[in-house]
Amino acid sequence: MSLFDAKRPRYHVVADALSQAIQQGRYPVGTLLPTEAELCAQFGLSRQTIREAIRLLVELGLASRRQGVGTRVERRDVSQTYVQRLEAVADIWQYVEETSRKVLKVTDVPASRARVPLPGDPARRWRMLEGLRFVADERRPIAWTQVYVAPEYAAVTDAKNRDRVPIFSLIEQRFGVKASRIRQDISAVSLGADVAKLLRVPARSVGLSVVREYVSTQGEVFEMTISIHPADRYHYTMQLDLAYASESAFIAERLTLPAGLRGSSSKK
Amino acid sequence: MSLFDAKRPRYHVVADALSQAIQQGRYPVGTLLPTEAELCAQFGLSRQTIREAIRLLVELGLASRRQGVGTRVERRDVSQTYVQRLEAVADIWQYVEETSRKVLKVTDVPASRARVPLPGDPARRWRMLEGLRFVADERRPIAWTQVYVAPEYAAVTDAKNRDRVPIFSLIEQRFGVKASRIRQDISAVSLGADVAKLLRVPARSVGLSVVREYVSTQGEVFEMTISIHPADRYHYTMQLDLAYASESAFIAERLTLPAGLRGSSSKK
DNA sequence: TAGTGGTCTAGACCACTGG
DNA sequence: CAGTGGTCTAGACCACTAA
Repeated sequence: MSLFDAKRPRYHVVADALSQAIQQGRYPVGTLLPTEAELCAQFGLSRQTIREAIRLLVELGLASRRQGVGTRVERRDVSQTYVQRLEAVADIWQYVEETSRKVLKVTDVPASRARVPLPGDPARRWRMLEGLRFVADERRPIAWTQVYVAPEYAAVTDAKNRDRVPIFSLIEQRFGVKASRIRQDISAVSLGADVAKLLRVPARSVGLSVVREYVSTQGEVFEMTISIHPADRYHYTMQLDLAYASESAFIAERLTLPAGLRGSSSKK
Repeated sequence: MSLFDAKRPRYHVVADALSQAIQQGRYPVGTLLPTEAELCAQFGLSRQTIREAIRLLVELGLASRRQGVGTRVERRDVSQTYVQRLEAVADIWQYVEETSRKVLKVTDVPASRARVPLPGDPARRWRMLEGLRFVADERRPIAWTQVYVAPEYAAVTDAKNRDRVPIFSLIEQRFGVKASRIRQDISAVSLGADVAKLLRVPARSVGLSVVREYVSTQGEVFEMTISIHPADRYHYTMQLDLAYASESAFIAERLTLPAGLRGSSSKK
């Protein structure tokens, strides 16, 4: 006559009990769960079993552990999370590799004169590469792009294989600065005469603009890019998969921006 | 005089050794790693320690375990993955809750006459809701939308709170059918006269089109939506985070380094 | 059936945190 | 310093898979 029937692992039962207790407010967010020793006593189970249960809670993002302190309740509900996976190799690189780039211009421009909102001192001069992107066979470009590189890393734009490897990836190779976050802003635009001409479409026709911001682990924006595509030659597709439990470990950090909604309000 | 120095947990050392062996092709993808018992013998460690090491490999996506079979090598390299997280509650709901919807029309239309490419029999009649979306205060709508619901679930469109909760969420509540995948297609469009008028913008002005496809766990598309936004009132922003940013990162990083097993201590 | 990984126990010592 | 979680051992039995 025990809590545990034969079928389910005991640590599942324990994890269930704990998460329900959390859900019901018995262990409010920010407080500590009972210690492992206490839980062992309460449930009459060995420490490893209890630890396995807590591990599940941590994976679900409900709790976190700190040595010497305890197990902290992090949230009350398990939120369902959809994830888009972008494998650096498979997607970004593929894009670069399946297309060719023609660089039209390389200059240094002050942040204030850039086409995208570069952070920091407006007088700071960023290295700017302007170019076009083609897919094989097609004569008309699929994108007009500008890449802005922070001055410290401007040297990478001299690399020989600059056209075949993403710039942010060159920066990582050479300076060890890694993009830990990429922000993307997608909007529809009306093409100006200059860009339209390069893309070989009528002026004021419709285009899709994608602005990317590469943020280092230190929170510093070290590269920004803008791509403008003719509407009829480019769609942006993505797939969001319902996350499974083992990946929910990463839930801890919350998105700062609601990904669905953005009025024309500004970015920082 | 052992493989194990005092500093690192032994299961980290084991995981490191195994992942390097995989990287070097000693255990090709698709083959099985040595059994836990064999690894215990090889490293002279207890089974739990070995299991903890394998757990790391699994978390990194390098291996998978199957009871009764063994531990299979799944990939050779740790791929860096960027993920976008969309918390169903926090983001999609927020979008719905912060905006209000006005339904203009509810009809049943055959797939062939829909504005989006509905799968299956072209004669199948889907429930279609057409409407506008507003943000508080703003008089002009931020979106014109059409929602197509597969006939089996059309009943949910009668729900009272239909305007406050996403349709796909109602379907889950009522029929237990869950969206395991959401595909999105974003493109720039030129607004037709009809939509432009409803959005209160000039005809042929620029808009952003977002088509969403909700796929159930059975792979069936049960809902599709199209939203068209005035270009100046809507941007689509998203944030991609580098996965494995937490504990596993440290193992993942070591994988890229060449052979020498011990030596440098990496700490951030 | 033999062998795999999955679960579980009852110990032990260590590293870290806070008072 | 006492108490926490982190690591580790040497056993044990079970559920599953393939031959």
